[in-house]
Amino acid sequence: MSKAVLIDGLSILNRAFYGVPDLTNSEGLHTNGIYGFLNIMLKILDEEQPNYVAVAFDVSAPTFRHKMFEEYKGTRKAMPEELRQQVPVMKEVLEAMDIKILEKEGYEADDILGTLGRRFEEIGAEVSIISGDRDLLQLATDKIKIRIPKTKMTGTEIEDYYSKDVEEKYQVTPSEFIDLKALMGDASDNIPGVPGIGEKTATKIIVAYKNIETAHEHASEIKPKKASQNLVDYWEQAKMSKVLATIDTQCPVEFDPGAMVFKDMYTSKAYLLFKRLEFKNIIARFDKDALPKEERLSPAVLLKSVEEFEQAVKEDLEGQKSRGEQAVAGIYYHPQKPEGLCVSLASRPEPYFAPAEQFDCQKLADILKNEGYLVGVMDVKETLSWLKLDKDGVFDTSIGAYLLNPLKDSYGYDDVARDYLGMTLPSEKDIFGKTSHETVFLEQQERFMEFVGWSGAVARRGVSVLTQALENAKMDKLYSEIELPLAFVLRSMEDYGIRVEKEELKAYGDALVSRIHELEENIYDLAGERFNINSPKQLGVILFEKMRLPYGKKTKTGYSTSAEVLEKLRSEDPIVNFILEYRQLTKLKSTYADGLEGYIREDCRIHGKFHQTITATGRISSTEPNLQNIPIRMELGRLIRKVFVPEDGYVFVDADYSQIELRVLAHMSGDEQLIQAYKEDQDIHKITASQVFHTPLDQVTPLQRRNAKAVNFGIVYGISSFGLSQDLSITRKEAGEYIEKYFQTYPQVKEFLDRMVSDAKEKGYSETMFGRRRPMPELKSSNFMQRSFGERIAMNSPIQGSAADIIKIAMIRVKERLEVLHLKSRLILQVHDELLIEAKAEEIENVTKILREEMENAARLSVPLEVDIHTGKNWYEAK
DNA sequence: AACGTCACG
DNA sequence: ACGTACGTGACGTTG
Repeated sequence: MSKAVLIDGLSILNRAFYGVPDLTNSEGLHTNGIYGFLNIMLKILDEEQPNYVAVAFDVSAPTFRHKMFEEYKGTRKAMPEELRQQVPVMKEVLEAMDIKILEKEGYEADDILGTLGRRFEEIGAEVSIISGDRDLLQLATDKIKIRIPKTKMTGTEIEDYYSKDVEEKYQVTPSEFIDLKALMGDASDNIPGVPGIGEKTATKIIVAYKNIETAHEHASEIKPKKASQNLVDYWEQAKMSKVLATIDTQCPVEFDPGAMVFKDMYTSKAYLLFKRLEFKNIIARFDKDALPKEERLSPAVLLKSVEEFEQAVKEDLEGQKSRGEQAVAGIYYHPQKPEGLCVSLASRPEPYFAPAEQFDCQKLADILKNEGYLVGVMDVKETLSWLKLDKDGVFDTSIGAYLLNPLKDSYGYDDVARDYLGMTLPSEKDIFGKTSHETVFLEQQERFMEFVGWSGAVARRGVSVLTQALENAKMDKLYSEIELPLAFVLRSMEDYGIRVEKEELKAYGDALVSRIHELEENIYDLAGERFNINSPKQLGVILFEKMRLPYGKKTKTGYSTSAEVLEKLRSEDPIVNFILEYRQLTKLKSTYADGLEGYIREDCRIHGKFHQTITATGRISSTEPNLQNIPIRMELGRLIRKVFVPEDGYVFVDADYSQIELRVLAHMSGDEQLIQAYKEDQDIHKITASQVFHTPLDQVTPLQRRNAKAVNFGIVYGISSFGLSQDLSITRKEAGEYIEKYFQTYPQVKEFLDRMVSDAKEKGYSETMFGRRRPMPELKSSNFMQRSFGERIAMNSPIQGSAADIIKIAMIRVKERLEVLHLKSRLILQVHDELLIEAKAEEIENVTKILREEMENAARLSVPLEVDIHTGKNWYEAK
């Protein structure tokens, strides 16, 4: 017996859209509806294994049934933009999956489903009709099953209705269901029904009389009286409703089962599309060996000799030079364990792979360099760990791709291939899974050669495409003058690392432990039981249920026990103070004392990593460990900085920008008040307080200054009265007044922020002083919250990003000057507005001068850039 | 893997 | 009416 699955496309898409939390791919396309649709469809297809499958859509024009009654057409609720944009993509996906799409001008999806459902039934097939819409229940028979998916917490559950199930649940047969609807109406479908008759009454009437015609004949018998009367008074409307509610099972849609045959959905086209939509779970369903082979890229071939390589390079150069082109090659490396060097040349389809065991890879790379090649490489900073490259001769594809769209979470060769070369390649993870490079190289060399070949080829082909794209976006200078040189600076910072006194760190940790134990005992005593204090869940139960403390906020999963909430409960019970202190100490112990210790290497130094392609704004990030969040605000935490020390004979020189973001704001907005204040080296928070609170400058209280400081921060973050009120524990109204006053004081700041938002809305991205872009898909959202978020980042990103640009410039210049002067001092850390130099004792003065000059002159603003510099024998003292 | 929490700028 | 400040990373718990 054959089986057919027919899907009500828009209805399921709609269900999925509202059932699945918002998802967006890195292009900013909303994908949650499509994702949910696919999950429902795949679940059903897996389960049913049908012979036929098709998806029906409405055509936007008014449908035939509704046309009969002009006044009822076209009043359907507008679709939100986030859903509307998914409809064409959904159809694209279905086409790519080789699933038949059914549309018929003038007919609704219902009619198509009804008609084809009946046809399939007539040829003896079993039919499943999938819809989120109960209207379809009228089609149920003992061969036609209506399936209504429900998105629940536990996953997707499906309610199934054969005709007997309809009768059980609604007390009427499927065909009587039409009459039921004719009486009760359906607002979402523009079916008026009969006023005063709802589901209950309608069911009673239809159970008794089977259809509206008979009911109308016996109208006088019907109770309540209002229903009886209205059935007579609105008889015409009832008849019309019945027509509207009736699904046309005879519509002239072609019945061609051959076109609906269920084939392999996992086509290469579908793979490509899922990659673009970033549906990782669905991609995982593809048979790995059947992944689309990208014919235009060949696997690498083993290099036989250096001579062979030299010969190939010579030929390649002749070719490229004769066309007057810059010679471009692409290389692949492995950052941790170099198993060899892969080189892709323009003149040969197959890249060369030179195993490290047989070849001096550095020598091969030098050949490229000496011949004047521009060498594409995916991640210069990592490559430098074993291959010396010259910044004048390389192009970093991951940095290029990052600048073009900093919102993505990876910039691998597969990402570049997909986004800039229009190719779909399996990712490194697709190929290797959990198997090591080494194992694949030894045991599945063919696969390995594909991988390195693609990597090399994409690195080469990415060079011109990304260069062009960067030029088009006017980010070529940002790339070549800031980002690429910076990669070399970061590399050297990582290589130097920072020295840490292991024993001191251990002692610090031990001191914490004894106090932590004391606190634990106190907490257990007060709570009356032992529990896991680190578990917010358990802690919430103890505090807010057992001890009945008043709870403030709640999170998705329960009570909030955040410091913000506990802070307000300090006076309620002594346990709160103990918990706050416990939290503080365990944080220091686990993340810093224990955490950092694990990173200390043989050389007594921590070599953390700096990442250049992570943040949306252009800042650098730090991991393994994060050296940009070492405690400083609280004294106890700050003490940790004493274990960060320079090498013997060296001292730390630490320089940080004073209020760089506010100065950038002054410059970018051109606000005369603000510029004037900075030119006169005024206390900016105090002056703001004086203006906002109408207080003479010399009478500003510390509290007023603190509040004004919060306002200044708020401005940089993309001010909202709510956010400010939270921060200052004041009402929204008061916060709103502060902001208004602020804008009166600095009117050009207001204009500037408004301009940032409107520009970003128009262009779709924001821009820093140096042309760094941040795309902002959120600004187009119809969701208030998301759009507001978009507006805040439109205000913040240019400021935070410009400050990031400036310190990057300073880093490059500082390092350059240290090198030119052959100083032993070196830049070792960057913390967003701060640089730390491990300086040779004799070089302190020189280093201080260099830091000051290069940082203050990194950019020419209309206000001075001020730098505070301290020296010390550890990081604690140098701040 | 997601969440809550908290460290930094 | 909606319900947040901007940008990160690490840890412990929990499902």
